[in-house]
Amino acid sequence: MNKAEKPESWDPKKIEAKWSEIWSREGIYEPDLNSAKKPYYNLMMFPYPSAEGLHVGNMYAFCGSDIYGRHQRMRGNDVFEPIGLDGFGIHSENFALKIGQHPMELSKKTEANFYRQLHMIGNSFAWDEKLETYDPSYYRFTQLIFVQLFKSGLAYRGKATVNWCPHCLTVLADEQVLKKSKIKMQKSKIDEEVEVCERCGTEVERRDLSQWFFRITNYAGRLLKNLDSIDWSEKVKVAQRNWIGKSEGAKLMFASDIESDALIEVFTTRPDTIFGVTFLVLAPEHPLVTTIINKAKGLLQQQIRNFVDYSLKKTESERIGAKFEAKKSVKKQEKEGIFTGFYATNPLNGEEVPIYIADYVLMSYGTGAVMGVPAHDERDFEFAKKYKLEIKPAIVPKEGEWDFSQNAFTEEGVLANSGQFDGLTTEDGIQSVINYINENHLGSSFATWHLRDWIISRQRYWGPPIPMIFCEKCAADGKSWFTENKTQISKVKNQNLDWGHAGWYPVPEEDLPVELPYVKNFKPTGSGVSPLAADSNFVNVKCPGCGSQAKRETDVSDTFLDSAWYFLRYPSQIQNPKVKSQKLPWDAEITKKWLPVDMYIGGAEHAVLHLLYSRFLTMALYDMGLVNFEEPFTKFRVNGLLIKDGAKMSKSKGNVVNPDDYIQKFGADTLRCYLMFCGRFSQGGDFRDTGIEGMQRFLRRVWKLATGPVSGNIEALGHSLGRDQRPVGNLHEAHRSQNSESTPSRAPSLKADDERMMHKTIKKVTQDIESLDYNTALAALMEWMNFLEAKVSKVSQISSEETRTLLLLLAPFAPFMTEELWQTVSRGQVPETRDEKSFRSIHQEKWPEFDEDKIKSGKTMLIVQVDGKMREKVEVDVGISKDEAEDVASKLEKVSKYLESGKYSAIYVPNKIINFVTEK
RNA sequence: GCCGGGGUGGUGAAAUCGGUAUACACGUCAGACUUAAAAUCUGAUGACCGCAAGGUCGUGAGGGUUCGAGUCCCUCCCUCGGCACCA
Repeated sequence: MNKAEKPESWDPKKIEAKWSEIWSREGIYEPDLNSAKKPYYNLMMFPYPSAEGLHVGNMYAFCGSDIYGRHQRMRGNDVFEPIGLDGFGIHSENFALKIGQHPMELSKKTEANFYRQLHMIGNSFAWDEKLETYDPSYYRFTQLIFVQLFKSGLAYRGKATVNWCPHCLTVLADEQVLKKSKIKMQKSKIDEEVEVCERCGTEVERRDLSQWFFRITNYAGRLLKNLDSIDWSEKVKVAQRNWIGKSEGAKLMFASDIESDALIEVFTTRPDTIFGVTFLVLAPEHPLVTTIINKAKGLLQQQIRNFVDYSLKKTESERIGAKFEAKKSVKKQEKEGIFTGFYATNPLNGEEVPIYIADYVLMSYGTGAVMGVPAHDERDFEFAKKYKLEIKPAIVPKEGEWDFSQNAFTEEGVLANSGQFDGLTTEDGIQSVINYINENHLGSSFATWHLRDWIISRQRYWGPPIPMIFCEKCAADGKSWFTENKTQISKVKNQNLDWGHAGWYPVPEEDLPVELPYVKNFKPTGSGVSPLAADSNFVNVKCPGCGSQAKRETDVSDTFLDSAWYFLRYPSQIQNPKVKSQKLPWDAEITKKWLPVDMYIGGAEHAVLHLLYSRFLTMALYDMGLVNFEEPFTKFRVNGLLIKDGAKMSKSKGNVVNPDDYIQKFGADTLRCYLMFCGRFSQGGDFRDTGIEGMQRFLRRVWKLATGPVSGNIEALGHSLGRDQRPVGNLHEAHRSQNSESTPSRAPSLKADDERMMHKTIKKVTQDIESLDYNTALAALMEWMNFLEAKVSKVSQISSEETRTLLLLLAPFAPFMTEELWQTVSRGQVPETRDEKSFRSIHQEKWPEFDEDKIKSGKTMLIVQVDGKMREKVEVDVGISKDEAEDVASKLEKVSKYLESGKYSAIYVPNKIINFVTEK
């Protein structure tokens, strides 16, 4: 090549626009959903569009997911990487309120902006299947799923003390309430924790309200158990395990003298301590408390009543009033209680113990009653000290002494003072006591859970209306959908119908969707009902059961229901000609082919929200026979958090990176690569402006190397055939022949060093992409680049195989630039029209293979140590023996001086290290 | 309190099984090119001692195991996240 001939310079803007268009025209990212041979569903959590536009954090996660998907595509899979918007919900609505626009109009704008940005980042999205959760053709099915859950007994209406956000003016599910430390005191280390709304950060309140719930608790066991067999980031599995919160133990029945048949059920995880019980405690809300008050006499009756009133009020006021008392730890509330005058009988030894009512026992956990074992439980100990109750050891340490008057002994030990069980270890003791109570019908083994049912109602506007109708007349007659559909009842578990369903009917499926009407005043009311309640046209409806005047449910469903099933919808989107029937949101055949999702990537903040809800819903659909798998995401990986200059990005700090500016300035390829280079994908990274310039330098060098006069690639790739006669689209052929002996003569053959470097890089990049270690994959590519440039400066040429491999390995990271180089430099012109079936993108090419033998061949650096300290390095042939290595190494100048005494031995790690150990 | 990440140069970060600590990049310094600057290229860059050859120290702290420890064990500290009057 003539040195005077200048290669075209790299113009990211130009080529990125060009290739976006060609890729879309050629449909290279649209797999054949009906007949793909190797379907691979690669998904990233879809974004909720905010008006500020796509956050660089979204882009970070999306790029990470896309690189993985592009790699899978080049490995020969039919990769499906859909995209959509989670645009319904409080977040979008709150923003609409803030700027005074109607969410129906605002969503159109944010949608356009988001899709524009998502187009620019160069992901291999399958745009034809995009979806938006606020589209009636989508939420029609969100509602249908609600109806299905209702009919299966998994949706019910219940009254409960629920979380209420005074800012969003709606109830929230337990998962959507976060603990936040309000005041941090450096020295005392006491954090004041408050519960806040996941969306807006406002401290939540409690209200007693009737709401729609999903029975996620029915699935607690399976949600927990399946975690062992799914390939998910450990972090998320741990968070889910914690949240599900299984606690295993036993339920024990204590007879009492309150009433002849009043058995008090207690839950304990330590049945082995049963002989240490010295009292019983009931929660103030416990059902037996009413009986106790009724039966108590005189002054005691009044005292108990006062105490119960006081402690019920106290919990309320504590939650609301204690927030400014910085010094007070939440944990160390003084325990208060009162003796009831009644006694219970220990079922194992027949001892009578006093019954107390105390505020430290929670009705919402276990059975609302505990056995007091002060010798082995810190809380019971504290309570016993205060009320001067007996402390009776039932477990002793395996070794040493324990002063039971000072502290509770909560560790495992050996049973003592426990009759027939004396001498057993804690572990055996638990089992033996459980066996005993089982045999004698005194109780049973039992597990209790932290997980609560999912509150699905939201008293808001911007969501899918809950498709339910309430009929006063049917309610009065005791009629409901269930009484009218008796066959269904037999399929539903009894306890699932154990609620006041009289009067409730789902909207008939043919009437779905219940469209969200345009309501001018969409502001939340705060009165416990949605703004929809003000729209009488919407509310009034005929009862599907009796035909008389009835009312619609006016609450909308939780946003997390929209996102709990979207992955099921993508492959079966309406664009697909095979989906004729739209009775179900998904086509059975297509779903069988593409689901579950092969690889799912997203943020850890959804560990117990979206990721738990999706699992629950998939299991429920599986049980209904609507899908044939019970776990939605075979493999899931969390992406880390991207920060900026060491600090979390936030609007208040003004350090939010807008990807648009960077794409404008550097192009998407540079930004993509830089984001991935910031740190390990699973751990996040630190975005710095100076760093991105370094990445641009690297890509420019790649461009230069590939277009430069020194890489003998033009001929090697078949350009010598001449453009006219070269069969279009046979690059693959050229590639293959390149690997065989028919290497064109102009291309220099690779020396062992060159080959080792190339194969080493292929191996490293391949493995690192698989484990999502994109930063080190890029580092390996840079190292190889440095090597290739050094080679160019020496021999003025690199082989076309090297250029090509470099482009292929870089393709997932920098899709635009590598495509441009591949097509224009290596291959020639791009077909201009769709008719030409010949177009083949670099992203459809085969991923390079590495040859382990070529990595291992040749010479290696042997590290020579004396007494564990590195003293010298020496180049040796791979595979030399210990004796040879010892011989070579011991003669080295920097080594021999330490070995003059002749008294030493050597440890040899083949091909790596020889360590001489001298005698002292 | 319990459970999980993490703590490595001036900075972002690397380091299969226990085997060269700091790859790769940023920054800085020096040099080349230039009237000059930018860009680009070349070189140096953990700390300390030394003219040098070379040496000593060094992965949050302190112990231990080992020929050899960022990596394993023990006792702590800090930090981020999850759970928590959970019986």
